[in-house]
Amino acid sequence: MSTPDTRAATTMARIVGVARRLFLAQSYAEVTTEMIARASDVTKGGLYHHFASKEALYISMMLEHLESTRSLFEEAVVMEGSCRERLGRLTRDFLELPTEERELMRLVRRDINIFHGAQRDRLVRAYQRALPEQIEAIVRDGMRDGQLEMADPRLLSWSFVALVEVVVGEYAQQALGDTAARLGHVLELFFGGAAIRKVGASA
Amino acid sequence: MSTPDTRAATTMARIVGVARRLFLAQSYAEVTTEMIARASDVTKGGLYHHFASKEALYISMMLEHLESTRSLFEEAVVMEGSCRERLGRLTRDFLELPTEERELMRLVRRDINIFHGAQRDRLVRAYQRALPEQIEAIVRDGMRDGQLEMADPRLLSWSFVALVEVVVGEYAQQALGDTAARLGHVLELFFGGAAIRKVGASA
DNA sequence: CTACAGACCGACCGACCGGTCGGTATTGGG
DNA sequence: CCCAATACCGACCGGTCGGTCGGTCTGTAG
Repeated sequence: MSTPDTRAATTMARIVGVARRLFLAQSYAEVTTEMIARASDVTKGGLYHHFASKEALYISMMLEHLESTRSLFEEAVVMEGSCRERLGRLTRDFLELPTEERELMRLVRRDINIFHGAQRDRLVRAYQRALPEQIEAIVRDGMRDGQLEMADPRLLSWSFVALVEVVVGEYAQQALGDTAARLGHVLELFFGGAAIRKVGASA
Repeated sequence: MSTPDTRAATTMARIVGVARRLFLAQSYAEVTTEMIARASDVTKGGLYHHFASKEALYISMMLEHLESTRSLFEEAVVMEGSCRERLGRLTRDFLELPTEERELMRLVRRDINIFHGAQRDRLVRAYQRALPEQIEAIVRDGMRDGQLEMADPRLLSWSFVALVEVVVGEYAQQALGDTAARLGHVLELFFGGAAIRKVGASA
């Protein structure tokens, strides 16, 4: 975040970056501290000089990412515009993220159950702050302003996130094309549903 | 499947049942063969007399479940009725499944990436046959019969599955209520979207 | 130059886990 | 009743992995 110049900070950042790449490629259990250390040009001893445990390293890496993501999505929450425009902005930002950053949001949901206690709670809260709570804020505004049907806002937020997740990944990219097309698909489906309209507008 | 009476079959069924419960409660790596054996009133040696490996036991357990689920959902695929009625039937069947059975569908998606090669492929294919392919068949009919907007049927199927997943779990149960309410929520959202209609019908 | 602190090393530990194997108990057919 | 086949046992093995610890290196303040 800051003080990026001391030797320790440089090494830690290098380790965190390597860990991120490895955790994305393999499961938490499959990635060994030895692998992380070797790929970071340190030894296990050196790694454990900077991080208290494998778990602490993972959490540290993920919290950093979640905070930067939260900060990015916040722009869509504070901006002016309709519910659809703001959700579109947030989703576009998400879809245009580098693959690695985007996949980390999957990762946190995949791995969140392997931690327990306080550390797990920190992860859960950071994730909720980064994504679901911000979407929920926009959804609540949409209901208040008569743009969305009244419903449970949290469930609706989760539904939206679920639809976005579908459109990430190879198959959707091949079937739909670029970001704009995938964004359009999500918004059309979420706001308008999949059923045929009486007189459908083109596109 | 059959021949449920020999001693070996009884023991194997007991082990599979215990394994299912444990794998649902903890991750694949956390559940040890020792735990499964102990809870099944056999020793590790006994367990390995019946199953070639931990992986084989897991796969065997999951394939059995996926086949019975596929068979259940098939009823909605072959039945008469509109796309909405048939998806509703399938979803209702799913929501009314015992919790353990329902959660297994989550489990297979959670764990599918920890296997490799041929065994992984068997799991993937069994899962696809059980759920996405059957939903896709109904969705394709809906498009053919002018009940659904033309779109990529596979993506639409995945979207539907994603929406159903949201409505499973404690929070949705508390927010929406019984099965019928959750079913209605999913169908409304999938077919009609979340946006306000010009003149909305009640409920 | 020296001394000290923090960075880093790498051999090692202890626990665990999947899987094995030689042996014993049980069962059912002849 | 006998015997072979099979169910089952449980101690053990090879290997892995997270984590430790005494020691070495290196940069910097005095």
